[in-house]
Amino acid sequence: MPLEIRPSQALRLWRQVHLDLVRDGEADLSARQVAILLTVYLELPPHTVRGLATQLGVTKPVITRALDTMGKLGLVSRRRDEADRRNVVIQRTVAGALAVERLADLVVDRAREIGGS
Amino acid sequence: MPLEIRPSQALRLWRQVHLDLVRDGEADLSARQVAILLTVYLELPPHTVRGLATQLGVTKPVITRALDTMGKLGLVSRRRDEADRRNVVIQRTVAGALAVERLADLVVDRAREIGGS
DNA sequence: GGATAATGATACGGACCCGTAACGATCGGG
DNA sequence: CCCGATCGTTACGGGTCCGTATCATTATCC
Repeated sequence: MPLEIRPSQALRLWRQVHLDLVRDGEADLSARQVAILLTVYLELPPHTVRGLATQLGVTKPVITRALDTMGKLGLVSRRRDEADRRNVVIQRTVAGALAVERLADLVVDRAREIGGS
Repeated sequence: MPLEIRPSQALRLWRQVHLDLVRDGEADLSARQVAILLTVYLELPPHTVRGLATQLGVTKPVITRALDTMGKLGLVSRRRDEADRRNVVIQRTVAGALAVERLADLVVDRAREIGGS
């Protein structure tokens, strides 16, 4: 059950959602931060710094810094793994879940408005 | 002829495309830069700094700086409007058109892979 | 127990971006 | 003409991010 979408529709959808994100003053997340956020909220836990770095193909400091920023924004939180205290487990937050939900609704709504061609 | 998509599909699509963008090392454009790029390539010319600032709901320096960066990347170019030399017209480039096309294909391909539910 | 490995965080120099404010260039009306 | 309005750019101080290299902490293996 593939999702059918034409290139011109894809571009209009992409543009409109980004316009909404910019205009709503939503925290201007970079592509990396979006990838991290959605990975944490869509993939099965546990999530570690190392694991995210591997999945994104970036270095660990990139993840650490992104988590710093997103932590300040309340989108994720960190907890030491008591089983192996070297690890840090990235956890979801209520605010983060709401932000993800808003994004989903935004995409769905804008997709609905995208007419044919 | 609306585009039907469920929230969970929207999120998976959004995540997968952002993962691709990060992994491909494509210039890590901010949401604002994406909005500018797609506006220039989808909407009818001419495009001015002021016009883009109004559409995005941001200040003019934001546009100027984004154009500086995207100009270095070759995604857009600037030309003085000879009719009214106060204006600057933002123009498309071959590299920019290719980047937009790649993005469209990326979204289309990933959408096709998004199964039901 | 001591050496080795692995994890996440930090330091550093450099680049980019933000918003506000000021600026030079250009146009247009009186 | 000249003065005000409009255009895009630049200056400023502050913040974030980058990649590389290094760090402290913790686990593992002999």
